[in-house]
Amino acid sequence: MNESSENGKISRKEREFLMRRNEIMAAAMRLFAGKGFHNTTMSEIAKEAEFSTGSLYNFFKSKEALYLTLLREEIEKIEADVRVRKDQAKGPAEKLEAVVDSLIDYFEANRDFFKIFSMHQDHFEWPMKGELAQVVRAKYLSFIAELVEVFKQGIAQGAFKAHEPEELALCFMGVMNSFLFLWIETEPKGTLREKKPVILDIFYRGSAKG
Amino acid sequence: MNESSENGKISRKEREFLMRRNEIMAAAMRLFAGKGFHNTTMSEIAKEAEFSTGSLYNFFKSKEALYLTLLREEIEKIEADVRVRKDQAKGPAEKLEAVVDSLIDYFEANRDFFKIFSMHQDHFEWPMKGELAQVVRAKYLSFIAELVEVFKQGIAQGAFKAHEPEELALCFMGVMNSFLFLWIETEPKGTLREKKPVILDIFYRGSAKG
DNA sequence: CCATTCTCTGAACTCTCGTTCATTTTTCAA
DNA sequence: TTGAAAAATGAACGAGAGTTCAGAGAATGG
Repeated sequence: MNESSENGKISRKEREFLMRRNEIMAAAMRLFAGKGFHNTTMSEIAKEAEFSTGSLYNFFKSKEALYLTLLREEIEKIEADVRVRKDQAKGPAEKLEAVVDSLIDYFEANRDFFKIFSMHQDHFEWPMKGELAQVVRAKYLSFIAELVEVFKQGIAQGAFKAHEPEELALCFMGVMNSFLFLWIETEPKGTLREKKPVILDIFYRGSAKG
Repeated sequence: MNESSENGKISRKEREFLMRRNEIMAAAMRLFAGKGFHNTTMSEIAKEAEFSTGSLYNFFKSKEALYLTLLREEIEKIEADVRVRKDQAKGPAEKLEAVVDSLIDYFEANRDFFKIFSMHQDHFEWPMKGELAQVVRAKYLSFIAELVEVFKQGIAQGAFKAHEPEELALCFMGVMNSFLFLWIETEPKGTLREKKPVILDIFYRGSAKG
């Protein structure tokens, strides 16, 4: 009755439901990014999304579910784009560059999500122990795992030094993160994209001169 | 009456007060490191420190104050040691190496604090808007500022590439952090110290081969 | 040994949310 | 137009946690 059984079409009802669901998630993202999970209340989200408190529970069964759904879906978007571009690229260096491109594009379009994203990278206060949290954690780890794979290949093909692939992957995210952080902090001063050469140079060739 | 007026001596009372205060902070550190600020309750801290809930308020005026005091004092310890060793070193590369040494020593002796520390590196917006929070933030920024100074000198003397000193400092912390993170995650597998050459190699010479 | 002061205690208080649900409003097919 | 189903509402509820405080217990000094 709800599902437009079998075929991919969805009814207007369903479309509208998803629209409203997205409104709520967008409002929640703004607030979570600004104040974190614990300092954002459901009624604030409701007000921001122009719904009543109770209505939120027609879309998400709890605050935690709302948060984790948001996180999971957004990571999936990033991951999907990263994977596509990475797989299209040929060599290891090209693949890594594709990852950088993808991340830059995503975060230039979704500033707010960076804060939420990086909160979870560093295990910023870890509120939730439920099943959903595990799913999100798994998602993030699979994202890292793909990076690790790139480095494994890269090492095998002699493009990268023979360090631990995990170490290289984490360091790469560390450098990437540093630039994301600086870019977020210094608001509208320059684009993230123009930092791409610097990011790659530091990560590939290091900081020492000569 | 409390202060041993003027001279540096402190009474036994005061010493005992400080001992108990440290007990509480140590207990709090363990719990905050494990579960974060919001998921650690005052009664848990009290139990861990073998005090009653109410007693904590003889030492700290609030949970927030306890947390921020802990954070501030620990950052000060790190900062002090980093500064001493850095200032003793001659050239920019030696200074940076001294910083690495200092951080490695500190965190090998204080595993727990890493999680708390890294929580605060990227996320300044937090529940707390009080004066203490500002102090902690200032402390952390002054720590970064010293790093930036090292890089400024290093660039001027031709030891580092002419990137933005802030970018180099943040990237350095990013790489350092990645190794700290891996080390913490993989529990007792190897020491942090033995990673020093890798850390420096990646940061100085990058990840690309040849 | 007593009196006073300091310290500890933990139950009670309070306040803040997340969540629920009876009621109202809207939707939409007949 | 109408009435039943779906959606929205927001006041009320309840659980959890930070904080307080009146009384109990130690420590100190005369």
